[in-house]
Amino acid sequence: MSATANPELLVSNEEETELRRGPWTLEEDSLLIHYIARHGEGRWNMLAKSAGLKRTGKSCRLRWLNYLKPDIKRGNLTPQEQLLILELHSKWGNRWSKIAQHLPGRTDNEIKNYWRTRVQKQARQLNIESGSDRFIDAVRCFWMPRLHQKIEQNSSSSSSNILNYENSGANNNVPSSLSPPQGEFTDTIAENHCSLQFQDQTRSDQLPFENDNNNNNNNNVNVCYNPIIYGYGMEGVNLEEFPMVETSCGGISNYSQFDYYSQSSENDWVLNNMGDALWNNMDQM
DNA sequence: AAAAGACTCAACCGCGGAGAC
DNA sequence: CGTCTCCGCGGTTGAGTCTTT
Repeated sequence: MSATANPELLVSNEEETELRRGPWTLEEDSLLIHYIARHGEGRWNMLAKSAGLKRTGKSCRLRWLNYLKPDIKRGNLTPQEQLLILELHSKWGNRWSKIAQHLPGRTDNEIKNYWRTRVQKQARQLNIESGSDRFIDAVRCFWMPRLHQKIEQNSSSSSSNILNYENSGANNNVPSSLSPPQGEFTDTIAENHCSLQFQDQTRSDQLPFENDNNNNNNNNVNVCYNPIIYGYGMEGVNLEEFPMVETSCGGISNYSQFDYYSQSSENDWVLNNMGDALWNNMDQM
């Protein structure tokens, strides 16, 4: 392959046919749509030639799957979809196509773009390395509960079903390991506060969340829920740098992460920098 | 109103896996 | 086996659009 001076054209010397690049025209779209309507999709290289498109098979496939396919959803991702992306990404990482399989009508490209432009942007603004333990915990403990709250707000006006999972096409394919318990998030968020199990008991009094095992405290943590039930992995956690704590938010965290919290004079833990920032940024998404 | 900067997202690229020969 | 082709995936780019100054 060799590019010509015209960036929109690619010349194949072997076949001496001009291959178009760049944005698709209406005419090309129409050709592709009508060809697939008659012959079906697949065998993309052959399809491109047979349809009379001066495009690579790859380009045709991409155009069809990401843009022309009839069942593609348009518009912003719903909070339910965003939540599902966060959940599935925490499980599978950058397996965009796999994640997309659980969001009907959404493409891997769209999800990838969402992650890069929205999620990673938040990480940058907070000076957190996206994918780091700290970021993962931030997502778990602040972002996801906020999405749950959004979902709750949205559905409360239209339905008594807090999560409305049955009615959400985006969630019809949620793996059972990721499915939320019915009604779990109708509870006040404070009831789902993080608990900690300290390996270094001598330092537990400095930590912001009360150990929940005794279940007899009233230190309400505003926005943590318990995503262990969602099948979060614990992979990639650095166990060496700090004494580890396990949070009911599904993460094993090191001490440094809790620099983000502060304690009020009434022994009532409140969210500090990270929580507020994420909270505010969430509203922009 | 205009310029600059930030953001979005469609499209391209390179790579690796699968299957045919 | 090795080679070739096709396909699909994830990473990246850049033109167009939007927002801010």
